[in-house]
Amino acid sequence: MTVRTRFAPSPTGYLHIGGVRTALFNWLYSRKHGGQFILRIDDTDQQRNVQEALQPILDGFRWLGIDWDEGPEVGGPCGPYFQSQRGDRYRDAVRQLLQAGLAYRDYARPEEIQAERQAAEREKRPFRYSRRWMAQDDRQAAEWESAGRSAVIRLKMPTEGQCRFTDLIRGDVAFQWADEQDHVIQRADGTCLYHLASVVDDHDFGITHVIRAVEHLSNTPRQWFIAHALGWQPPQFAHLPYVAEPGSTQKLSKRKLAQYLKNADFRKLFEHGQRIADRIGLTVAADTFNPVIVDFYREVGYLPDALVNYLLLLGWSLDDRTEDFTRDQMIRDFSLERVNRAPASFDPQKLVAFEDRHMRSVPPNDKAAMVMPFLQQANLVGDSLTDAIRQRVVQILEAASDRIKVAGDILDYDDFFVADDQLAYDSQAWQKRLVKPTEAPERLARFRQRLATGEEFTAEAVEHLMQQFVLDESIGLGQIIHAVRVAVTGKAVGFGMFETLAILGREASIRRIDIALQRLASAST
RNA sequence: GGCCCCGUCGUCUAGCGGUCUAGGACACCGGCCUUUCACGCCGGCAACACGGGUUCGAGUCCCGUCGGGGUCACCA
Repeated sequence: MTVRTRFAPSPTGYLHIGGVRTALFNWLYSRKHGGQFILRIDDTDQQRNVQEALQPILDGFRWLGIDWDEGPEVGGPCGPYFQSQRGDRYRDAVRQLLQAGLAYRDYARPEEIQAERQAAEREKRPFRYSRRWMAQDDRQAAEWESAGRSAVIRLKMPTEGQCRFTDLIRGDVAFQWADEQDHVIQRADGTCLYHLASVVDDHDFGITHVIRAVEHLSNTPRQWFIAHALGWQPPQFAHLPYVAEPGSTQKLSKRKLAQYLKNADFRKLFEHGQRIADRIGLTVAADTFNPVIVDFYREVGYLPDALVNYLLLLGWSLDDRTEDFTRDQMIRDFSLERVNRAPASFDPQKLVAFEDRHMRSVPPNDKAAMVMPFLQQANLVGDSLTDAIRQRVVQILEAASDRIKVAGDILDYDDFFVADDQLAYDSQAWQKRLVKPTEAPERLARFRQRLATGEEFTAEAVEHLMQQFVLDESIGLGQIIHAVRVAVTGKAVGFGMFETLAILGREASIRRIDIALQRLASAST
C-alpha cells in the first residue's frame, strides 16, 4: 500500500513553527516511502476569507520547499481538499452512523448538559452525559421538535472495555471507553465537526499514516470509534511530542510573544529580525512578525534549509553526531522509530548556529541574489541592478564572509551604498577614535595624503601603504586604523580595513576622509 | 480534579543490561590568533529527578514517589 500522509492546517493566516515540524515529518515520511503528501484545509469553522488566510501558509510551505502532491492549488483525485466544501460527504457519513445505531439525535439544550456536568463535578464523579434527551424514534423526535427543541448528532460511544491501538512513536496505548464522551459530530444547523470530518477525509483521501502532535492523542479513541463505526480500518497513528517554549517545558504558543521576549536568547533573535525589518520598512504585523511564525524567518532572510534542518532535529535524531542534513539525506534517513517521546524546547541559539553553518556553504552568486532584495527594499540600490552594483555586492559578501548570517545582515554594510556626504557616524566611535585622541585628525590628514599616492588601489596595496605609514610615524597599526574606519564607514566595527578601502575605491575613500576632517575642524572651532 | 503522556549536561540529543570514570552539538568560561567585530584553533565547566526492587551487573527492565506537561467544547 502506498504511504499517504497529510497535514491539515486551518486557515489562520500564519504558519506556526510547531506546525511546520509536524508537516515536515509527514512530508519526510511520505517521501521516504515513495508515497504522497497531501494538504487538506480544515476550515469547517471558518467564516473569514479562507483564501486570504490560507495564502501565507501555502507561501510558507513553498518557501520551505515542502511540496504537496494533492491539495489547494494543485488539485488531485480526491478533492475537494477544503472541508468547507465536503459537507455533503460528512452528512452522508453521519446518516450512516445514525442508521447503524452508533450515533443519535440529542435534543438536550446546552444549559441542560451544563447542569449535568456541574452536578457531576459537585459529586466529584466523572461526567458522562445521561442521554436523557436522546431521541428513541421519530415520534419522540417530532414531539421534542414541536416543543421548540432542536437536535445535534452525538456519537453513541461504548461504555465499557478499552480502545487499544499501537502508536508508531509511543507504542501500545489504551484508553477506557468509560472515560469518553458522546461527542457531538453534527450541529443543529447540519454542519459537521472536526473529528467526524477528519476521519471521513482521512479515509476518502486514502491516508495511511496520521502523524500529528501529541495534543491529539486523547482525541484518537473517538476517531478510532468513528472509523470503525463506518466500517473502516483506521490509519496508523504517530503522535509527535510538542515543541516547547525556550527554556520551558510548556507548549510553544504564538500568543505569548511578550512573555518569550523576557528570554534573552529569544529576544536577541527577535530584535535582530526587527532591526532588519525596520531597515527595509517592513510593516511589522504583531501577529506574524514573531519567531514562532515562519514568516519571520522569510522576511529577514533566513535560509529555509537551515530552518528545516533545525526543526528536523527538534525531536528526531539519526545518531550521536550527525547534525547537518541535505533534503536527500533527511529523506533517506528519516524514520518514526527515532522520534523522541519527550517535548523539545525551541532554542533560538541553536537555530542561529544552523543558519550560520548553512549560510557558509552558499556560493557567492547565490548569496548575492539573496541579499539584493534587501538592498532594494532599503532603497540602497535601484530596481535595475547594474553590473557595477552586482560586483560591489559580491566584493562585500566576500569580505564580510561569515559575518552575514541572514540575508538581511547585508544592511550592516549600508555605508558602501550611501553617498559619501550622506554617511551617518556612530557618535561613540566618533568620539573615541577621532575626537578624544587629539593627534587623530592630523594623523588622519597625513594618511589621507599617502592614500592619494601609489598606483593600484587593491587591498594589498592599501595594506602596504598603511604598514609603511605606521613605520614612518612610529605608531601601532591600531592608532590609525580605527580612525580611518570611523572616517570612511562611520562605524566602530566592520570587516578587514584594507578590503573596506579597496571596495570603496581611492576616490571615495579620500573624499570620506576629507568630509570627516572638515566635520572635525568645524566642531572644534 | 479525571484521564493520558513525559523525565540524561542550561538547551537539542546519543545511549536499546556490562565496552558509561555517560559520547556529540549549541550555549557558556578560559587561552591562542588578531586592526575592530566575527571566524578559526586549543582547553575547560556541565547531566542519568528520587527511592525501592530484579540482576553477578541498571542511565538502560519493574514498581512507587516527586516533578513537568498535554487534554478534558455544538474549536481545530
